[in-house]
Amino acid sequence: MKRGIEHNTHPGELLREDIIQANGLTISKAAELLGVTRPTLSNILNEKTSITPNMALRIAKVFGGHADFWLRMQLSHDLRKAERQFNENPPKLTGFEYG
Amino acid sequence: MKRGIEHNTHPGELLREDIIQANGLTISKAAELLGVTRPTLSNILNEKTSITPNMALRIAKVFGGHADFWLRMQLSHDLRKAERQFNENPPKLTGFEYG
DNA sequence: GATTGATGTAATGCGTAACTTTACACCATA
DNA sequence: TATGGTGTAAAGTTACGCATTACATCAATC
Repeated sequence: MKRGIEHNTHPGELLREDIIQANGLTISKAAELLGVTRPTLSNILNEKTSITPNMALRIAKVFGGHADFWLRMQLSHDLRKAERQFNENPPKLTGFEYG
Repeated sequence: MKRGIEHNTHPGELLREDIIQANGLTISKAAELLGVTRPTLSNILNEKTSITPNMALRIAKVFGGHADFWLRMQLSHDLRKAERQFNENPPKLTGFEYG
């Protein structure tokens, strides 16, 4: 059962398609507008790095929308990644007994 | 106008009151259950450090609930912090013109 | 009053990650 | 062939989470 935002598309992909491409911008131009370098934006678009709070604010400032949206989307990916690592190398946790 | 989760209490405070205190645990004991050191948990409870995805998974595993919850709460704080820094030292961003 | 347990916190070291700068390679197109 | 857009790699900076160790405080108990 899915709750909340459950895209399987990563934030970078959405940023590329729905913002940059949809507005007829090049990545170079978008990076300039966002005030970051081209490699920095490129890495985000190709999911090499994450959308940070600062970057989310830049996106919202330049293109509109809520910084929240991008951060929640990134969060979803971060959590999934952490879950994989958690399961690959599970810490020995003694479950707490309630009551 | 507030949207979504808008606690003014930070995640550490909630963790302390609703999980640790509510279950009659000491911080030392809770840290042991979570598999982290006491300073690490103490720093989170006193908002010196953040709840990471890994930590959120530990909390959910040991005490139940959704890791999501803690991460969204932390996200809210991270965003607020970034907004303050953004306003203190605003990057010169040329707003993009739509249409 | 002294001891013990719980807590906050500071210092150090380690690992990781984002970002800039610079540079290189590939590709399409003019 | 030259140009512009793109991906990406290396090196340096900065920041942060975490463990380890250590120290100080405070309350409760002996």
